[in-house]
Amino acid sequence: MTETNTPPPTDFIRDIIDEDNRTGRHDGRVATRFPPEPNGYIHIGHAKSVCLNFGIAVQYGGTCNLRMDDTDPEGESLEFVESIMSDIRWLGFDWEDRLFYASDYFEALYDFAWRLIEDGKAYVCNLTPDEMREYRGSFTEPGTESPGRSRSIEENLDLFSRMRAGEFADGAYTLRAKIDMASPNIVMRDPIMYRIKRAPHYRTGDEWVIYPMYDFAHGLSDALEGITHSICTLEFENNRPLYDWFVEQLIPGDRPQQIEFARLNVSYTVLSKRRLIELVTRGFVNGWDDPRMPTVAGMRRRGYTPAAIRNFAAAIGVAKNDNLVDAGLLESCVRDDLNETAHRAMAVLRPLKVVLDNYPEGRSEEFDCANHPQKPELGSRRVPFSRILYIEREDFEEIPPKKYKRLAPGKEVRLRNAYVIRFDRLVKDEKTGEILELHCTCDPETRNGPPADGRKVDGVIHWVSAEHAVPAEVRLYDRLFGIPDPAGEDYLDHLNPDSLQVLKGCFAERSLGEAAAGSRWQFERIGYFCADEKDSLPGKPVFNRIVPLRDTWSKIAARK
RNA sequence: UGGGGGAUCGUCUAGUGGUAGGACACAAGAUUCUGGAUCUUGCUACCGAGGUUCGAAUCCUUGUCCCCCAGCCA
Repeated sequence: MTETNTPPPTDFIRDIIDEDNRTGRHDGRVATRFPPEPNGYIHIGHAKSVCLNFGIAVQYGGTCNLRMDDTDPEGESLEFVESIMSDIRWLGFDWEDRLFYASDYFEALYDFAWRLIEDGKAYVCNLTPDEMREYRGSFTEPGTESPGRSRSIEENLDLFSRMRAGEFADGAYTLRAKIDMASPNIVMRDPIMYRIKRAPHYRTGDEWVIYPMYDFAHGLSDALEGITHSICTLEFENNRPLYDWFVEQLIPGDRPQQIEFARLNVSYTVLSKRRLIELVTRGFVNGWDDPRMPTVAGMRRRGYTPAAIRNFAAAIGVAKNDNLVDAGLLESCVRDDLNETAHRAMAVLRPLKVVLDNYPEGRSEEFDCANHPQKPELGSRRVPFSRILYIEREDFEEIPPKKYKRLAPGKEVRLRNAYVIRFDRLVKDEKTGEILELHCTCDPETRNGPPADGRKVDGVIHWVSAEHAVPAEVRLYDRLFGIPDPAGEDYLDHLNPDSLQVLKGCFAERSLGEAAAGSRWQFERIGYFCADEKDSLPGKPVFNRIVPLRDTWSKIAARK
């Protein structure tokens, strides 16, 4: 976990826990849980919840369970279970031996339901889905009681056991809690506890044809695990009375309490499971781990660090306000972490050939370059230099704008870690006018310092030696959507067509040739890059742009 | 429309009757062999209207706006 000295976070949930501990509400215990449904990959919003639940457990010396909330077999799978586990571990959290599944409680839940029927608090209902909707009433009108409500306990028990035995067709019956069809809270209008659904479950197979609903299963699962603080998102606030109702009917003594906080929204992306699934299945991105995805797997492949995501979670806080967090804050956390840890290197994304006319042909030399200018302890590597180099195309302008500090006619510039060079002439393609190469003169006296005559050279550009450079593919990622809040049903219309730009003809300095898959670098003056986990090969590196460096110049240039 | 929540700098978030603070963003300067990093400085907020009080973001009244709920999803 993070080793920062920042004070422990405080928020309204921790306030509640402090107060509970003060009054001894749960005997001073703190037990949380993270309860994903394994029907998709977890994303940055889940990561916020993971940090909250596991973070609280660590902070209070309590426990946090991982529980797969797998009560609806449709869409659930082992693939998702495994991805969720690996993502949480990667984030830096540990559930130790406390991995649970709601599906492990199916038998216990069935018994709970049985008891409720025996107590006359649940009944088998034969309404069709359409009828059920009609009987439910509306916001302003109370519901109507189901005919099944007056069934005898014996008949309910018989019907329920036959539901389990598979005697009825899917949807023919439901088990409902007998609460209040006139409740102003629609959740309390005799909610469904069980439905018949012949779908194979990825864990229980065809053992069950009835499956418990979330509202029935969740609070009781919490109680079974001895959870004290059941933290969930705001849309479950209406469900809290029902959560409490089930638990109060069936659980004596100390009961878990549900606390709701606002789910995370991040600008220029979507975080609803439905939309994420659509992006993947309809091929708008290349899978759940596409580096543009806000999934943990996507961010990991992009090159984001666990620490950056944890710091982000701490920075956004926990509250009940609707929010749309600036994607720039996440990027800032990523830069902040990478600035400390990433080794520097040079790579040219859009090469422009430079010939140093006064540098002897066939000669080469090596420079010792710091891996981190502020951290000598991170060491250095040897970077070869020779007569023919590549520089970034945008680091030369024939007609430079005001304040331009790079190479231009009549100008000198420092080659990073190497010599000062002066522009002499250029060669253009006669037909297209495209600049083919630059010819420059290198000042051999400037290898280890500024020009002796006091000339000021304030521009510094990066370069690679053509002879020694490693060809590389670089994938530039940008925000997935073109508008800050793509929340509407037309969100696909706002996909950013330039969210991925693949650059094939890039050149990286020699040391980058063997970049380990997943390794992160700062390409000086450009940004942070990560050797792609899947596609990067020794000698044939593929880099993902994690996040660009802050670019003050582009802002200045854009103003004019 | 019934019920449940929420409104504080551009964004996120502190504050719980006593100087409205932090982070991101933004702006200016210093420094720099990364137009990066670092440092310094600045910037902007209590949804409206009444009231209580010596004093209100905080308490009261009232209004406005936003979000969630009518899946056999979670």
